[in-house]
Amino acid sequence: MIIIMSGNFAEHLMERAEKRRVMEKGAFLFHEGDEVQSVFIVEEGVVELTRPQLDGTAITLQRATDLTILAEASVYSRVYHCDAVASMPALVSQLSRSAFLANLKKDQHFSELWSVHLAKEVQSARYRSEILTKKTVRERLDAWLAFVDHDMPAKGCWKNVAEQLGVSPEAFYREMARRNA
Amino acid sequence: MIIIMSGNFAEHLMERAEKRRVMEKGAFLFHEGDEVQSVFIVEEGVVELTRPQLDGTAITLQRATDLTILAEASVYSRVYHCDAVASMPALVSQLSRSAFLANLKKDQHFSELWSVHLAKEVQSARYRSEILTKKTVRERLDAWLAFVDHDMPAKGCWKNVAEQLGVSPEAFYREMARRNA
DNA sequence: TTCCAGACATGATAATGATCATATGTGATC
DNA sequence: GATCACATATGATCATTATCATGTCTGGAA
Repeated sequence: MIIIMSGNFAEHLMERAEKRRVMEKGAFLFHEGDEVQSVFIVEEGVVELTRPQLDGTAITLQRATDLTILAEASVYSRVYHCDAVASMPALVSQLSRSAFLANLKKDQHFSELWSVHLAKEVQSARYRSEILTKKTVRERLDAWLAFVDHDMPAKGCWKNVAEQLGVSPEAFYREMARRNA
Repeated sequence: MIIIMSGNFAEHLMERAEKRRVMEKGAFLFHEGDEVQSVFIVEEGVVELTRPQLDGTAITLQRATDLTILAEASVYSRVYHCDAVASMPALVSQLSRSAFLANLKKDQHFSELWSVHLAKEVQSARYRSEILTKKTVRERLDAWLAFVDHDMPAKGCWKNVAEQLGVSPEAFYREMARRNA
C-alpha cells in the first residue's frame, strides 16, 4: 500500500524557523542578484515577488500571503532572479538555506513533504495558466469555478477573484450580474 | 559550500523506465478517475493533459513533448484529475509509481533531482501565468522575451510562440511586423 | 448618528484582438 | 517541375474588455 503524504509543509517549515522578521509596507526582503541565503515563509501580511522589466514596468511572479513559502525555486539557485517586497505589512519567518537543505537530507519525511508541496504548486500554477489562456471573462470564471469545485465567491472577495482571473473588477461585476439575471 | 544540483531529471528517469509504449494519435494514456499507477515520460510526439469541463469544452493543463514528465503532481494523488491523450503519435516511457517512490526513498541524488525538477517547473509555470496576465500582445511578447533573455524567436517557431503567449497567430505576426518597422 | 473608505454597480467610449478571408512563400514529396 | 501542406502575411469586421466617470451601498470609526 502506498502512503500518500499529507499535512502542511509550511507549518513544518515554521517549526524549524530560526528567525522572525517584521516588515513594514514597502520594505524589501531581498533584491534581484542577492545571494540566496535563506528560505522564507510569510506568516501574515503580503510579500510580492516582482521582476523589473527593461521598460520600467514589473512582472509579479508570486503574491505570498499567510503561510506561503516564498520563491521555492530559489532554494536551488545561487542568486535571486526577482525582488521581494512587502506590499502590506508582513511577518516573515526564515531558515537558512544550508539548514533547510540539511533538513531535507537527514529527514526523509520532511523531504517528502517538500516534494509534495512543490508538486501541488506545479499543479495550481498550471491550472492558473490555463485559466488565463481563456479570453473572455465568462470562460475564465467558468474555468476558475471548476478549479474551486463551483463554490461561488462571496461578495467581499469579488475584487480579489477578479485580480486572480486577470480581469478588471468592472468586467467581473458585470459577469456576476449576468449570471444572476 | 552548497552544491547546486544539475542535470536533466527526465533522463535519469528514463534510465529507470520499465516499459515503453507507442501511442497513436488520439490514444489515451489514462482517464480522469483512473488510479495512478505509473509515472510517464514523453520521449517523442505530443501528449496533452486535458480536464473536461461541464459545458463540454476542455482545459489543457499541460502539453508534453520530448523528454517531458507527465502530470508530476499525480505521483502524490490516488487518482488522476485529468485525461491524457496523444494529440500527435507519441513514444512514452513508464515506471510504476511504487518503483518511482522507492527510488526516491533509497536514492538521495535522485530525490534531490526530483525536487530541483519540481522547483523549476513551479518557476516556469509561475512565469507563464504572469505573461498571461498581460493584456496586449506587445506586453506579452515583452514579458516572454525577458524570460528567454531577449533572443527573438526564429521564423519557424512563431506559430508555437504565439500559442505559448495565448494569442492568435495573426496577432503575433502583426506584432512582429510592427517591431521590424 | 455621522462620516468615510472601499467594494459593488452601471453607462459610455476607445482600444484591442479573434476571426474570417485571402494571398504569398517555402520545404518536402512525387 | 508540379503539387501539397503549412507557416507567414495582411485586410476587414465584430465581439469583448479596459478605462473613465459616476453613483450606490455597507461596515467600521469617531
